[in-house]
Amino acid sequence: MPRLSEARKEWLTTMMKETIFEAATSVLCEHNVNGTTMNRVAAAAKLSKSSLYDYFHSKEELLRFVCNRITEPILQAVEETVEADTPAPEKLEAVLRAIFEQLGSHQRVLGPLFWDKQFRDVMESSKQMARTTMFEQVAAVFEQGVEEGSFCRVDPVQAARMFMACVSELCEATVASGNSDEARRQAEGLLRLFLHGVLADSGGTDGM
Amino acid sequence: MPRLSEARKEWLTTMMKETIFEAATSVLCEHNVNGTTMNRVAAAAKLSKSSLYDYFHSKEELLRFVCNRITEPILQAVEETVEADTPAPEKLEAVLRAIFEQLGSHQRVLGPLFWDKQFRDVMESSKQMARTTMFEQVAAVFEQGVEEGSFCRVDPVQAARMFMACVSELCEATVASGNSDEARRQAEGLLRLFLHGVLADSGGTDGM
Amino acid sequence: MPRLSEARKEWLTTMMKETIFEAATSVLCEHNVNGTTMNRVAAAAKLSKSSLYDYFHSKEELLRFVCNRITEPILQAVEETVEADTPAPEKLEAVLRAIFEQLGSHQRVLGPLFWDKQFRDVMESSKQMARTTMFEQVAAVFEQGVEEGSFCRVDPVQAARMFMACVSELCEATVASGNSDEARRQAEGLLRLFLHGVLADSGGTDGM
Amino acid sequence: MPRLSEARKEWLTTMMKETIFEAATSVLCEHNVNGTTMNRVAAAAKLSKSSLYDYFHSKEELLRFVCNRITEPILQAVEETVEADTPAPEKLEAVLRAIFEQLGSHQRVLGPLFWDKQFRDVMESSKQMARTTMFEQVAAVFEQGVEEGSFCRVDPVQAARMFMACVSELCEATVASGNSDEARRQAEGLLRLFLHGVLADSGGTDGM
DNA sequence: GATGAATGAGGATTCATTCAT
DNA sequence: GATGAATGAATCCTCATTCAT
Repeated sequence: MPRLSEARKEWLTTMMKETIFEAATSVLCEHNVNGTTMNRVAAAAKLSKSSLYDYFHSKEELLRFVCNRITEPILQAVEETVEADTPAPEKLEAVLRAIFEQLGSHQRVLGPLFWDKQFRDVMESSKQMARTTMFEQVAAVFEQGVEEGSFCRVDPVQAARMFMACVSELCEATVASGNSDEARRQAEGLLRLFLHGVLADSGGTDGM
Repeated sequence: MPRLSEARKEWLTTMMKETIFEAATSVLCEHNVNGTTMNRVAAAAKLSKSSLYDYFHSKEELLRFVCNRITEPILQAVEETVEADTPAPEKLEAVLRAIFEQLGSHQRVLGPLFWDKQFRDVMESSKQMARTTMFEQVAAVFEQGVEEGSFCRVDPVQAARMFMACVSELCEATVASGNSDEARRQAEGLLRLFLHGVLADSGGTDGM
Repeated sequence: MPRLSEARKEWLTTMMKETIFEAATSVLCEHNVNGTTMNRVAAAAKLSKSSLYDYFHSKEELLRFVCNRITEPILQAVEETVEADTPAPEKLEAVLRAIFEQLGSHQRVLGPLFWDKQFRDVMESSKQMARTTMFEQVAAVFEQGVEEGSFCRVDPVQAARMFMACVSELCEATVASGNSDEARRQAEGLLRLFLHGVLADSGGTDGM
Repeated sequence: MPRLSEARKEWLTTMMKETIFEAATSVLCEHNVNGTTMNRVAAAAKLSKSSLYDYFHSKEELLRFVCNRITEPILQAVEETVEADTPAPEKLEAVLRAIFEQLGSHQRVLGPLFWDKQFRDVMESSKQMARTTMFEQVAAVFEQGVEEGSFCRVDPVQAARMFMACVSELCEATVASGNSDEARRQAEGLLRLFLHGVLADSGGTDGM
């Protein structure tokens, strides 16, 4: 039964990578990108440094993996949402929901992941740069909104940039509180702010 | 003449610190927070590493100084603005203007300065955390807006957080373009977005 | 049938060692002695590293085996040649021919094998030092030459040492060119040089 | 007196480099090129690893320095010898003498220095490759000999290669014995061998 | 008062070797 | 009997920091 055995091997490798992923994210949260040393990750994964290198051939590879692992489901959910045939305001809400649903326990990592220049370079160099893709998706939503007339004539790129900045900030913040109800409430607040602004007479229902 | 001599010494020290500050910010821009080594700073300041330590007893102290040096004028300008007796929406605009005016050539540093966890820790640990103070100021503006009825009932803290996130993002972005007209335009866009939202019928004048 | 089974096992082991030998020499050629890692050898032999250790208990043992495997046939051929009942000059030529004939595709390994101190230590420590043996054989030829009067009174040990140094150098050189005709030509040159020297009036036929 | 001070600094640095050079060569002798770790060199120089890096920015730089330090005087002496207006046979002797005189206590290093593939790469990459230059010089001597008719028509390149191989071997050998009289005797033997060959009737005076 | 020299701790990475399955 | 997984020790190199001059 070599078949089974092989499958098992692969499964074990996958499991280990998962374990390492968890370890890495936890280290990432505590020590930021540059503080995330292979030593610390190995220790957190209860592995020797050398064993860590059996699963990831370099620090860069590990970081890339972590980035993709977190980013992929979010990106996919966002893409699906954006492709849907709905008006822009609804899309924006859906995108926000998709992001927070997929984020799960990884909010804490998203901050550095998106904003640490060094980490961004890693990503860019591997051309997988989730940040860019996500920006584009969100920018597309704003563009659609402007085109269909549901949004006023904002610069889609700038709007997307700020939207993502807020999302990132919100992630860190809600994670700090650890309260997911709070998180939902804040996401709603963000949406309302982006749709209606803060002015009293701007049509926004109060309550953010 | 010990008096004079002492004064002179203090003056020289201040000048040197200024020189080091310039060096540090330029290194900070080029190499990000973690790439900012004492070696590089010393070289940029045309000083020996040891002399650098005569002015700042540790890297942390140096970073703190840099942070304060950049932050203080901004904070002060913001505080003055906030203390003024004007309605919240105007205050928000004034705050934004104050920030960008004071930033000058330091935008590039502000990003990491505010968002790099490591750097933030440095700040927090010294309890001078400009970020916090600034947040508080901005949050106060939102609170006033809610109280005086010019803003709808947003959570001032959350709103402040997002406002600052956008400001930070905007800094990085405008610095990247290096175009200060563009910067002004984008600041206006940000303000409009925060006041009116993106919805077409929310009263916002188009054009962000 | 334990007998047969055992014989079979031995046979298989021998075959495997042969495979590993091929792998090792090819790695040795490409990466030099210190670049020859167990990992690379295992990969080249299409074996797991652990299995490699089933056949050779250590890297040293493996290197020793490789050394012997290459050296033995050469040594044997040289010994036969030396034992023959011919005058020394003819013997020297025969020795040279024997070496290059037996070398086959292993020239590239012979260089490091003989000259890399690390490798030599391995050999010496196992007291199998082919180098020594070969030297002795060649030295014996020079000794015979001196005794029978066909050679002038050279120091046989020194002459042998230089002869072998030249042989080794020649191996590397001819392998570099990859041209076996050239190799033969150069071997002849070497022989002529050792027999007649380079002086015009020393009786050497021109043309090396 | 900053002048003096600066000169003194430079002098000290030079002295330290010299010390490190001694340490490095001694390690090189004992452990071969790949066994020459920065750790060992630092220990041998009674320096911390980090201090070692203050003088040489990388292992490669250190090795290059060592190589040049040993090679330069030899090369220069050889070059001078070769440029002289003397017949080739005398030149060959002079070259040999120059090499051994300049070698001093560095014979032991010359072997790996010339023959270790890895080390050779270091040299080649820095285009200072003493080996090549020396070869060329020696080859030039053989060429001259052939042209002026004092040598028979040997291939100058091959002859030079073998000459150098013998020189290298001789270095290691004489160093092992530690006897410099012996060294001279052996150098003479080498010269005689190259000039007259080993054949009894080739005009060589006996006695190598 | 300024500085060159020195260093310990730690970073990424590799390698020979062992052991449970 | 073969192998994947694991590891300790070692390698090159960097950095914040100290100290004698």
